[in-house]
Amino acid sequence: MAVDYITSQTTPSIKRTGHARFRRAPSDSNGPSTSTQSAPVKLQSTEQSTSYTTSSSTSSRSTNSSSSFLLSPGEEESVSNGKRFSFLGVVSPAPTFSARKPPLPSSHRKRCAVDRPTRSENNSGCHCCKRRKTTSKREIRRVPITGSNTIPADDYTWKKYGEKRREGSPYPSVYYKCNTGKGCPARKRVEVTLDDPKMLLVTYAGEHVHGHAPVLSVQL
DNA sequence: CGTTTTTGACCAGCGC
DNA sequence: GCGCTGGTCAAAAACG
Repeated sequence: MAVDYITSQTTPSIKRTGHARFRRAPSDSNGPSTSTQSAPVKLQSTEQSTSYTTSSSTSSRSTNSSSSFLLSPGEEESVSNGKRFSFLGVVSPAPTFSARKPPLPSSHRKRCAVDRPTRSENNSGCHCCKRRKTTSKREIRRVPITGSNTIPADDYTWKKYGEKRREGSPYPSVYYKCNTGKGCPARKRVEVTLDDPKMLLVTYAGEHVHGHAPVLSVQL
């Protein structure tokens, strides 16, 4: 499984205490799933980034229109102990591990069950309704994977909040929120470029509501 | 104990 | 209008 410790945080100054691997199956799942315990794999990338920005790409679906090119995961595979190759802190398509997670209990939905309005109400109370705000400002950067960080470093600290496997891409996209400032709407998505598996495609969305974090002096 | 990651579910936007 | 996909959320798990 995703056993790799990825330096999801882009800033070296951050201390990374949490190291959640994956949610363990319920206690009935026969002991610790040691199958995933192994040396962490850390893919890396240099900080140098060939960046080119694109302004206002509102289309949300056409992101992977060029998905015809699929690279073989094995190409980058660094761990072969039957584990899934993980990249960017995410695991590449591999034998689906159905046993990993049990069916979610109904409680899982309580996040919206509390005050979830009907979709039509689109109120502001339910966080579920705050979705996909087509950010008008986006910046896309290509970062080579060669250095010591999986995630390209920049001036901010980022917190991973999700990942999503995308159609046609063997590698899922990883989503980060800016953790530098409280309530900063800035986000970034990291994914492997299909045309060049050695390159990461980092898409920045939103704007930082705080100043630059004097953490790194990385050329962007 | 606190912080962070993992991960399935949910929802909205967009294309057809 | 419907279906698909991307983006987001929050509980659970793990480690220092």
